[in-house]
Amino acid sequence: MSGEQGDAALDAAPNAAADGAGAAADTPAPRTTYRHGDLRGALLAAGIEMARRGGPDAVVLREATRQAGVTPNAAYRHFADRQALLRAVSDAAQGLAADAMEAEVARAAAASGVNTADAARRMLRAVGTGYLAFARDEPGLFRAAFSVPDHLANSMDAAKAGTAGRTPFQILSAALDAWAAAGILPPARRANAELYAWSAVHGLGMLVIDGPLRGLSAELVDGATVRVLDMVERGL
Amino acid sequence: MSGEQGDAALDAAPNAAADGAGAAADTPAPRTTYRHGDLRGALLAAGIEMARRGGPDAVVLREATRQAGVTPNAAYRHFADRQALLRAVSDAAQGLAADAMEAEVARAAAASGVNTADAARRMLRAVGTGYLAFARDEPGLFRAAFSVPDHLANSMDAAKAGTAGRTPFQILSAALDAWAAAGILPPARRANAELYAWSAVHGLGMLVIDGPLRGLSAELVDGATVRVLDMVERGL
DNA sequence: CGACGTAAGTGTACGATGTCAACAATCACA
DNA sequence: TGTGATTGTTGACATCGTACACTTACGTCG
Repeated sequence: MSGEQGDAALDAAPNAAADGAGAAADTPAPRTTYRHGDLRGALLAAGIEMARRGGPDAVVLREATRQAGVTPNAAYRHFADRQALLRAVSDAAQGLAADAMEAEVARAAAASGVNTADAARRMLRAVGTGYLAFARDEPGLFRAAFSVPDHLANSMDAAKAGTAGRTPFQILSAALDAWAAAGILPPARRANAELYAWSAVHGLGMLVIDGPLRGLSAELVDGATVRVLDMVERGL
Repeated sequence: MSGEQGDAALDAAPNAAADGAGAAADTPAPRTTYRHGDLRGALLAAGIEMARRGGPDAVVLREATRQAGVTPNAAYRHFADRQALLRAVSDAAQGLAADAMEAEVARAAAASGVNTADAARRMLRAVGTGYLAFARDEPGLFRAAFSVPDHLANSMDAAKAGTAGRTPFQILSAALDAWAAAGILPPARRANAELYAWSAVHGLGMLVIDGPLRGLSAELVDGATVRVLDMVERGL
């Protein structure tokens, strides 16, 4: 596949002074001021966009600076190297995953019944469902989110948090705490349960988006999602 | 870290036998004949070696040709492009994963008791254990194995088979068939069970080698492996 | 047995990328 | 007002993937 996308993209659109934090944009926008205003943010935004379509490998430093309307080397004032940019993109992607999960959890909570055990189960399923929904809706970002070597110790880093302030790991942890509180997860099994539940769901996500399970019909994937969640629920 | 498996498939260009210092892959080894003898094989071997340390991104076409002692463009007589080389490396890596799994399965079979249900369970655990052992021993190859988009339909492609002739998917399938035969997996749940078991184990592998679970102590990973397998066993 | 078609390698070249070193424009504060 | 620290810019490499054109020598066949 020689998919060259538009290489052009340098033209006008005099977008005046650097407006703040916004998420802006892929317009090259020749800037008038010497300072960019928020180069770091712009590079990150460009990086996220590139990761969204094309995954981690598509995150190219020079292109990011191009989109930001800046010289390639300007990036080095804000990121040590491409890897650092990618790490930032990865963190942001995890934040977006967290948002997807929170959304699903919120929906589940709304439909919650009185039984705390059922509610806990529903919440955990929602966590998994949200995670996988994100993987399917944003495969590029999902892959980017986990393409950078990381450590468990950073799993609660604020940079990985969604708008609600929780990281994916923390969301999952909370759901498992609810299980424990509801008495449906024996204390002996609570330790590190995050890892096991996470593994199952993460694995399905990976297999579905670039692995051998890719290209399966949506129904099949839906079914697999349910079955994997069943497995977790029974097996935790 | 178990040592290098036989890196068999490599060296042995029928001609190269000229100078001393044997068939190491990284010696430029000035070839005397115009024809290389087995360029494709040499490139593949070099690619595998590069993937072994460094994962898929470390597979660079030019370097492979360098190690094979040919011009960069010579590679294009055997691979359409870098992606094609990577795909070949990926297939080979899956074959090596299959070998690791077969080894574990064989060990489990040796210790097999009379009870077929227990034997079946042991076999499935062995499959998972072997898969994860490969991920841990050869993280680069493991990542390379699944870095190339693929489809379920190819999961039984002979190119992905180990020396025993079975692909990882086929090994897993056989173990699940044994479950069904032993009556410990209700027929209604047999369909696509590969996907669910695979997901759990694959996810753990990914999380452990480049994901957030990386750097955990060996004991912790061992423990997680057992727990994930428990989960699968209970939850399938 | 010698000519020859053709597969397998070579040479050269182009555009792109990540990154370094030196330099210039601007802001921030004394 | 001036002076130092930030932030971008210029220019230059080394490396990569790959296209086009050419050359070499192996295998086949008249």
